[in-house]
Amino acid sequence: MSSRKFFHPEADALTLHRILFALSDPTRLAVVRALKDGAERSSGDLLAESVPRSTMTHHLKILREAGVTRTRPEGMRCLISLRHTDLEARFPGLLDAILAHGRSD
Amino acid sequence: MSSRKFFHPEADALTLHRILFALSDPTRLAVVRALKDGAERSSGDLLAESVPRSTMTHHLKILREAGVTRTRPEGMRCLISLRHTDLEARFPGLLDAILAHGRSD
DNA sequence: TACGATGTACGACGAACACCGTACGTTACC
DNA sequence: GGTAACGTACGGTGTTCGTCGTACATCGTA
Repeated sequence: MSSRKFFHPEADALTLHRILFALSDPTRLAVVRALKDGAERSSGDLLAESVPRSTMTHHLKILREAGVTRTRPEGMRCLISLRHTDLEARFPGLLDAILAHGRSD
Repeated sequence: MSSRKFFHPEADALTLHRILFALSDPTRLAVVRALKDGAERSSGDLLAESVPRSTMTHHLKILREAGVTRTRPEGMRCLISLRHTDLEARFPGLLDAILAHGRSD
């Protein structure tokens, strides 16, 4: 799996409506919140909720292909992080505004 | 039509993922941009793009039920405006961050 | 009342999505 | 090499969405 190449859109190619769609799901929003601090987390770490692995993979793919997250193979697992810099450059303040609050999925 | 009662969610009931979903479509994003200045516009005014009436009604319903816009009957037409105050109170900076840029749908 | 204008409601269609189980490919460790 | 852990890829099902045409309801005006 780790040798697999993940598709990541270029920073210039990010579109607003795709990003907003990626963030329009409670599960994916929870993932982004868990990555808010800038740390990298594995898919397993993000599985806190009662979500099957394959479902989580699906959500992570949508986040990745929208340009919200970056997936990096590291040994046996995949480390996922927010593309905070790219997002900030393209849509300043957007991510912070979305993650500023606590609840209200 | 004007005597019809439109459902508008309470300001407290707005959920982030529903708002983001409402904004995750290029047509709806264009509508919100057209309302950015705070003015009220009719559904017909928003029909600038080559979109059938019924399709526009559908999009306006999604925006309204997500709490992004408010629809007010006014004589023969419906006036639509952004719920800027409610949105700002619940998710500060969100709308501005989304509308800050120009392009990139 | 009859008419045109505005916008909604309803139904239909294809496409995309959410969800999950299962099978497969990698990696680490024995 | 064999095995277990981790995560993806694939296939299937049911649901929702985006789109549009058509029919209907409301308002203003003649």
